[in-house]
Amino acid sequence: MKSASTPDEDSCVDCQVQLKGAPKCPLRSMPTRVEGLTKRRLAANARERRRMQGLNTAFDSLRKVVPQWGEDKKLSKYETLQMALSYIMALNRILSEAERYGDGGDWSALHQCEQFHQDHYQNYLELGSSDTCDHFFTKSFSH
DNA sequence: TAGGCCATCTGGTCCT
DNA sequence: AGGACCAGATGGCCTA
Repeated sequence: MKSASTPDEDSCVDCQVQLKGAPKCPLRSMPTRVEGLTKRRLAANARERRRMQGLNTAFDSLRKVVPQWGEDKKLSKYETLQMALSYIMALNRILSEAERYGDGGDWSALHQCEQFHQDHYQNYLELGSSDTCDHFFTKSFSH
């Protein structure tokens, strides 16, 4: 998102320096010690980039299992975490109540859980998203 | 144009 | 020593 080009496509293949328009890798003209430090820093940058990409992949996976009805709006990271927390708590509540009321096998609540409707999502949006999504779930699962 | 969200860089800290 | 993790800084993109 930061730039149109991905970090990898404009970087030196030898040392992972991001060239940003430079004709050749700047490490070639550095003293050995500085070059060593710079190389380590750049390697750390690359690792950090990979780590954050892994984190984002995990967020994408989480978004897929968390209720999200609006096709157009992607949940932010913060919203995703809030939604996941509330979702887990709501499911937990359903299981607790199922145990409390015996094993009659009435899974309608769970079925209902899987079938959130657009109007519920609309409620969620109207409530102001992340800070209030627990209220949203409380409201949605209150029966 | 301001504010939100994000990717990336960077230096510090902890762990192996 | 080097890798993983974290938080702060910075700057770009997008939307109201």
